[in-house]
Amino acid sequence: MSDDPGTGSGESLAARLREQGLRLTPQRELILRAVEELRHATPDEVLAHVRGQVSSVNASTVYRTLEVLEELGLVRHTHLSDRAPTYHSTDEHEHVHVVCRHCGDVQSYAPELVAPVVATLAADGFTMDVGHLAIFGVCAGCASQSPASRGT
Amino acid sequence: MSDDPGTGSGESLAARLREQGLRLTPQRELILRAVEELRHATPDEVLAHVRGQVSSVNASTVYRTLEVLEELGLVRHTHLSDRAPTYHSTDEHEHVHVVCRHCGDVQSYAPELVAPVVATLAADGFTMDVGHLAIFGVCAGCASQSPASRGT
DNA sequence: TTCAGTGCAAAGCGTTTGCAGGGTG
DNA sequence: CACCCTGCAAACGCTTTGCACTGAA
Repeated sequence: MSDDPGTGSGESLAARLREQGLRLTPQRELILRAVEELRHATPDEVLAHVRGQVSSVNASTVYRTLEVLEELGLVRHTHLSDRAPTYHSTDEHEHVHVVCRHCGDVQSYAPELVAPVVATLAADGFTMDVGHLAIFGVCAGCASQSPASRGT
Repeated sequence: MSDDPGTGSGESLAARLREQGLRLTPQRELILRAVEELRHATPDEVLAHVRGQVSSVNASTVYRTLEVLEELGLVRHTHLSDRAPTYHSTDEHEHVHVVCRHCGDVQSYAPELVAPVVATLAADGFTMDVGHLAIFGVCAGCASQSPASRGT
């Protein structure tokens, strides 16, 4: 994660935006900070987090901004459920998501978990996107218990 | 799974439904057969395939039926794009999906591809759902070319 | 005859888009 | 002062749901 708090991400944000001829706005700063603080957040959760900090931020702004931030490489998204995607900051170390289908618990694993897979696919010329990966299954705690359903 | 073609899935369908106190209908037969024939199909594609075979099958019936068939273990689904999920028959051997983000090409790999991952997670008590896994990245062909975007 | 299953239509959720006004650079 | 960005509202794609009728067992 960031080792320079506060202005850290703000500065890289401004710089990266400028490179592309894009503009720095309060909304963009807030949305980036929200993603960093929430760790794994859906667009809706980002919106909720940002609202109240600045009077009225619109949902479409959140969607458009997350898209921009992802293009800039500042955030990434994965699909941890059937519904909305979740975004996380790239300040964090790249990680693989392991999701329990029963309790919904999400564990992060180091990329080494899938290193053999990366290697095998690389031999076929395929470049695997590790950060986007979501592995589903049933966690230890739920394995013993009764069936239930969460997102997939 | 099945080594008897033709009526095979029909019979197992009837049997499995009966076990649960459910009923066999023409729609359910057709939808199961559509999933088998299309190999990887979205609900919409299943609907299109089924229509014309029987006068008017409704979209909600397709959704409800796919849900039932999945509970019975006759079909499975994965997320090969940001949009609709794709369903496939469990008659096929279990496989892992590897998707190119640029050209959208989908390759199937044997489960052994992720065997090390399964083992590592199993050590943590986590039972991985291999058939649901979708791995994203860039294929050999697209790696050399210019950027573009497909589903994620 | 019973009750699961179906079609239909409306609603729901998450997301995208067109447009006009506003604010950054 | 040009043009990117925003808010607003409508539209959109996919899926779910309520309800009355139909048909499998």
